[in-house]
Amino acid sequence: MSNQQFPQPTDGELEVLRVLWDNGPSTVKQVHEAINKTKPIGYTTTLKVMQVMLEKGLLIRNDSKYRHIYTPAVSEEMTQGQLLTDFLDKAFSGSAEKLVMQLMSAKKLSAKERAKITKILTDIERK
Amino acid sequence: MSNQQFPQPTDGELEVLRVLWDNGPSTVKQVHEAINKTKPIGYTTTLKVMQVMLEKGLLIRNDSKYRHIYTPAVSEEMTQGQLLTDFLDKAFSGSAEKLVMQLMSAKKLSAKERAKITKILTDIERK
DNA sequence: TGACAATTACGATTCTTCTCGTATAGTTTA
DNA sequence: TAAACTATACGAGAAGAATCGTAATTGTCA
Repeated sequence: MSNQQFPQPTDGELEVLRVLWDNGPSTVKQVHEAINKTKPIGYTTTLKVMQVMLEKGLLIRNDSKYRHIYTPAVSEEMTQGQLLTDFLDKAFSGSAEKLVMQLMSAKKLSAKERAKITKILTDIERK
Repeated sequence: MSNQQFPQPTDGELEVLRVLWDNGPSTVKQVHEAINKTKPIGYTTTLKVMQVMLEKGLLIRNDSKYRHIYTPAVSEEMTQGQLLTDFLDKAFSGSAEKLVMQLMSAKKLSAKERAKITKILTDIERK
């Protein structure tokens, strides 16, 4: 529940984390196959990214010598929170209001999603 | 109100755009001074970034040979929308709900900001 | 156990961004 | 107008990310 003395993941690293968060601890092969469904990428590319992530401390792996099982060392929520704070600052000068406005506008959100989010917020207010 | 055949700005480029959006068309010197208030950076660094942005089509400048005046070629809203869509996808697998939850949680938002945003949303719903 | 397959380690390349130094060109003024 | 100043152009290095090829290691099974 608490961590984050970790470097922020790059886009490529985030894709790996996504797979591990969604599917649970996995081998390189499994991660690679998952990512490969979306975009063509070499096996050793995925492997390399994961090895670098291991060095950075973003991933943990078991101590076998073959078919390592990798696990995220960072939680999805913490990571997203970190990324969001950073993004909010960079892209919206820290104005959450503007961000939400932008999010609700255009076709980015369906009426259904919009309603759902509004409900979440009013619920929070009523807490 | 419409554009965006443009590449997404990098972090450094976004800082330049921020200044131009906030202060209006400016010279390199003016942009540099604005950015320099926040972080130390060489003059020619700012110049170079702006020259690259010109090539990319992110900026426009007048045709004088000296003291060029630069203007953003992209609107703040369009750019933010683009960045947000991209970020939402990368960091939250496209789930706006999760993003909003994350935004409201923790200390990222004050009660005041939260209330303000909630109001915006309920207003939209009532439209 | 020896060949073949699967997996990992490693190094190299390319790309992009950020950074700046230096040279050139335009402007101002003494 | 020549010196001093201001601004631009250009090239290049450093750092990090993404990509992959190849060699080495480990496992499998006939």
